[in-house]
Amino acid sequence: MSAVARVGTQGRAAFLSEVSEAESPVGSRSREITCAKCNLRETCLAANTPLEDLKRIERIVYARRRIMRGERLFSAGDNFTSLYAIRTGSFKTTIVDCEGREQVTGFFMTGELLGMGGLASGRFEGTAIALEDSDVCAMPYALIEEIGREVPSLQRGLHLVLAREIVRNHGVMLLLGSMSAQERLAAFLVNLSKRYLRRGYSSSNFILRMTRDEIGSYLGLKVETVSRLFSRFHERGVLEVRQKEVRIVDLMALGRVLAPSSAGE
Amino acid sequence: MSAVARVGTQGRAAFLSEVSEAESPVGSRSREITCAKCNLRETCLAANTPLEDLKRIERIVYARRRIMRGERLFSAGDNFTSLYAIRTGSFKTTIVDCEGREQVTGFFMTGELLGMGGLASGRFEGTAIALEDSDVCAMPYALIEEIGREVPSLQRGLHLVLAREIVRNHGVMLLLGSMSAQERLAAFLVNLSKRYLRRGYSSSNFILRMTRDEIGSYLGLKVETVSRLFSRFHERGVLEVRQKEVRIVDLMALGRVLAPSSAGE
DNA sequence: CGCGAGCTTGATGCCGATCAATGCATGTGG
DNA sequence: CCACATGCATTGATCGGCATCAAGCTCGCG
Repeated sequence: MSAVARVGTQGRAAFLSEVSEAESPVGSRSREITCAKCNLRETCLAANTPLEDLKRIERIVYARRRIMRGERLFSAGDNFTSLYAIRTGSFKTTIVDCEGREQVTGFFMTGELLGMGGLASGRFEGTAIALEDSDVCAMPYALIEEIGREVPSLQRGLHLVLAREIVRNHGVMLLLGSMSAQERLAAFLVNLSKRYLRRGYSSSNFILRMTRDEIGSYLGLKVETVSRLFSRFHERGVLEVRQKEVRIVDLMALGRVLAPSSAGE
Repeated sequence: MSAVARVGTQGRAAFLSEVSEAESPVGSRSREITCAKCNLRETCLAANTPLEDLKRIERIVYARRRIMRGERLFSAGDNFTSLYAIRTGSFKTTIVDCEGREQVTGFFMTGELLGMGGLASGRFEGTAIALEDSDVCAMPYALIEEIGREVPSLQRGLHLVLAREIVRNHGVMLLLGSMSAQERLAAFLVNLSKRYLRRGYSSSNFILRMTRDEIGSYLGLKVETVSRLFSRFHERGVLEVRQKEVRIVDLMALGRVLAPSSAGE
């Protein structure tokens, strides 16, 4: 609630518009939001599923869950039973290695899927934590598997989603392995920008749901470095930052940061 | 279906003829190496498939290909039609970003699968290059999908393989994002060691199929750093290195390097 | 109004990159 | 068989980017 409220004060129009109808009493009558009506269908498992098959798919999504900010959707080691689609809100996922090092492996927003790593071993490999009050559709894997046999597009949808996660990971590996700190941050912001755009929000004006620390963890940098980079981008007139609110003034310039040739300035 | 056609016309005669001889040590007549007899079944798509279903699965693997060292199995942008299972040999996969930076995203050995990223967009997202003369089974995705509908264990096998790749990627992200250079190299060697062990080879004594440069690219380090680290490990009596030949003298110590507490020495 | 979590900014140091040179294997042609 | 070239690996010297340490600062909240 609090998060939604906060968003509301700062950016109702922008953030809630497309969701507002489907969800107005967010989650109150979850039963009524069918896949057929869901505006996220394109990015979700149901992508490209003909209308006549949607009914069968809806059997999968029988459970909705509301996760409050800071709470966990699942934890590393939990039994894997379902994938989760984000209907509203956003999450981070983290993993810890044997030495206790923790790292953010991704930030996820509306329409994106969580929990795919759990498929590998039957237990979740990481932890998903809500960055704001969020709701998700739980989709039991057993049902996806079963219904997927009858509905090929669902099958493909799952493959697509898994493969996209792999491609995304490779992008992050590239980022972590061969980009400088400022290139990483620029890439991160450009990526966020694109994802907001695709969802119909402003691509230049958005709110960072995560802390600087979390951004740093994701990008393999320390908080101080992230903070300094924000300042530097600001000085250069590329960005305006006020707390969590970001305004990309010069998207082209931000993109250019990614080119190694810009090292000179 | 275009996939099937292409593989068929281009492939059958050419591929199989050269394979048959080359394979003599493993299984003299390539035709005869069925999934049922394949010693890689456990790690492959066919994992956990009951014997009576194996025949159907074998329809998938009708094309074998031999790739000579340095040659490409597929290139970024190529049309995706098949996944590839490595029967013998090893590969590296690389991606390049828009600025031309190239990075190794993985090293793959016997029994492991390649090309999964291509599922996301219908085109391969990266390039796979043989590190030694290798052969692979080509498995057309269209067939996997079709037969998967009848054979649940195949379906699961695919999901498993995709999910494992995701988990592996997360591990690499952790490595790149929060480990020191020497921790990365140690982790890399320990990982190789385990994989050789699982395949029945010596876990302490093996040959690096890749150059220092490629290791560096994978680990986000420069050649010089990799080389220096090898030397350092050698000085400490943890490793013996002669060119590409590695002998892990003290696996425990190598594991301990991974613990941040060892920073002191 | 004061506390604390999260953010910013500065000073300093270290790890790994970079630059540069040498060594060492493999291969090729005379 | 040697001379030479080429690709890969090692080692040293130096440099720079980011981490680290250390204060302040801002804002939301009790």
